[in-house]
Amino acid sequence: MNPVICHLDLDAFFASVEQNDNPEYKGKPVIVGAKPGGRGVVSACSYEARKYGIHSAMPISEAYRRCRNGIFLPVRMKRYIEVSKSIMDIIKDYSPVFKQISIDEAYIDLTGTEKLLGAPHKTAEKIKNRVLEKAGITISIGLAPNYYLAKLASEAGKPDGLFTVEKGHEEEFLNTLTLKDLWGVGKTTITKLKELNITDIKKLRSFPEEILSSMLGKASGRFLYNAVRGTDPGIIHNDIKNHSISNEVTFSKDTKDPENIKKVLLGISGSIMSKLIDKNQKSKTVFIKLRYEDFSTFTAQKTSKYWITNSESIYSTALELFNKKWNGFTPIRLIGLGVSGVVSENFPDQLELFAEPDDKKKKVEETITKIKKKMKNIKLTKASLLDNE
DNA sequence: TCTGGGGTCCTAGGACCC
DNA sequence: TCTGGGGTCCTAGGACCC
Repeated sequence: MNPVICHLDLDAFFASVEQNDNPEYKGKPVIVGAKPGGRGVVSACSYEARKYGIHSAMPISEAYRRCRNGIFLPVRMKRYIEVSKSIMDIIKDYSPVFKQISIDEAYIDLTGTEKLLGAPHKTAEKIKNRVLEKAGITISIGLAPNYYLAKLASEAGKPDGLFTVEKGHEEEFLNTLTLKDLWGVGKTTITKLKELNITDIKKLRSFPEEILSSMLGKASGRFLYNAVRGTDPGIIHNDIKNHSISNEVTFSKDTKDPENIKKVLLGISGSIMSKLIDKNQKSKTVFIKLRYEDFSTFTAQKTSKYWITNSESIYSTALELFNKKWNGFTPIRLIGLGVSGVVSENFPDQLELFAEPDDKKKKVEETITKIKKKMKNIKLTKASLLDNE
């Protein structure tokens, strides 16, 4: 039985939701993202906005320069999650093998569903119609013999597309793409490939894996070698090795004020701990991220012998790392803080045989989280976060 | 053009252990 | 004295994706 993988990708998702919720925006350049005038970027934009050369991740200032009459809207993540859920519920109906990749993307495996549902492209059409009816949003679908090609296929058909890569025609399809179209190939890789005189997919295919690996590293070499042959390089893994939870903040103006920075770190410490407790997860590693005015970025991390049990210990480790990294006078653009190596609360560990010193503090955190959950509109926070707010 | 925020995975070097 | 080999953990940085 030939495998049929289906990749589904919602078109210009955030912008489409806005256009659907506000019909007066239909047919107009809608740009969802940071406030024009600020330091943010475009999160998503409608196809009408793309005509101006606007795309996601573009600095919002540049987007504004290109399209003064654009409709600039803030990100309403809660609403997008809501719409996304209702659409994913439709998609799930068509296969027991469902994998959501992000807020606007999912895979289903349609292998062997022909008898029950009809031909895969018929199923895809049904999904497209139902999503349009229920959510007013167009979706692009790619059908292919594997996950990697299905993703490229949905991209090839955008917007409102339905594109199939037949078994046996993998390389033929890939030859119609550019190197940049390959998932996993970015700016740096393009530059490195150029040094080998590789500027298209056919040429890339003519290189042995060893040469690519020596140029790009073992994993990247193997990845590309497989990708250009239409062999799935394995983009979908079921087990995530190193889960992390983090928050970061770009200041509206670069800052040298340690109090300013400490306040942000303290705030993030609390929200990270709440998330850990909420999700019943734990971690031993705290990391910080610093970005200076020239955009140079540094990270530092520390792994403790014990599981983190309270936000104070996240905060004190963050401060320690921050003091180690920062010279005290270079203005800071961004500060980030998080925990990595996150595992489930019941993840076994020998050290747990011993009593951990911070248990009491953890109880306090858990209580705060519970109260927050019950009383959503009550602001409960630490006294030190309240000044100047 | 002047660059968000939340992630994952890879690499390379050093420490440490057997 | 002039030097192993493998495994694992930790750290910092980098590439890429949505």
